[in-house]
Amino acid sequence: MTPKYKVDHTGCPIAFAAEAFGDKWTLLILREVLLFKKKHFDELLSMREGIASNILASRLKGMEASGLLVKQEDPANGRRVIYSPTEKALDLLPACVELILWASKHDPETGVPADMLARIRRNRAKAIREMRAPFD
Amino acid sequence: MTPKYKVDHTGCPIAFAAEAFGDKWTLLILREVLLFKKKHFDELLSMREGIASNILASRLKGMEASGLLVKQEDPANGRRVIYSPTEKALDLLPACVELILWASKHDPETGVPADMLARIRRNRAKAIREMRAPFD
DNA sequence: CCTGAGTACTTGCAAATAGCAAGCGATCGT
DNA sequence: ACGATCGCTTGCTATTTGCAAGTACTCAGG
Repeated sequence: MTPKYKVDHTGCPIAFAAEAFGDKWTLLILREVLLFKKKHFDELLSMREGIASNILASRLKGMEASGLLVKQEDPANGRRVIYSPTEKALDLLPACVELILWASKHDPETGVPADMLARIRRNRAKAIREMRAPFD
Repeated sequence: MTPKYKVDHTGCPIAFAAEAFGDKWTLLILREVLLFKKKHFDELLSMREGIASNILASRLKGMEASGLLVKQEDPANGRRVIYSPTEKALDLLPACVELILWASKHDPETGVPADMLARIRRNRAKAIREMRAPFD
């Protein structure tokens, strides 16, 4: 079931963001999809943080409803479902990049690879384009 | 009380972000503090989205614990408390700016003022510096 | 076909969290 | 010294989360 306690957004961009992914699981699913190119339910289910299958199903439903993901049947295998990020989700990559920079500065146990940081810092726009390329 | 269902982050920048503010209320409090310069409990309590006082108190406690806010007594008025953003919180401004750009593109009822968008697009770094200036 | 395994979910229930309304305690202004 | 202000806390119910198990389809092999 889709959560009932929601924010009434009315124009504010941060409230709009909070409504779309102001929830730890939604954010982590976005990470899996955008950054690790996960496409299937079972791949998402086995993310390191350990999401429960009912929560995953409810979040995927919400993300589909809010236009972050599209769901399609795998033409090569009728049991599989493919979840892919929409333009709306892909357009979050710049914000993700800022979060990566932020975390690499403030997380004492950051695991962001040095070469990734260097690549982002050398040319941020290019790094974002390269992260996005596999989806186009 | 601070929530018990947490993410085990272990190095991932997005999980680190989810742990710090992967919660709609925390994100909205950050907005009030960073973007609207709110400093007091009652100001935060009256945000448009209608947060309950116990939830606000628990989130403020969590944000203090995670180093996003510092709490100090108002020297001019002993009943008042001043919450101010730390460096860690201020360093989220670039990500906020990206979210503003994202929402202005994808929210059909966006209320982001056109001149703010123009200012950001003209010179993003300068806009961020200006947003940050009042806190330095 | 039949069967077993793969994949994407659902369901039922207990535990945790959110939201609401009310109250409490320490200042402060008068 | 008294009421108002401000920042919470408490008690209670509603909602959500997490867990373990189960269901429903599909495919591949014999």
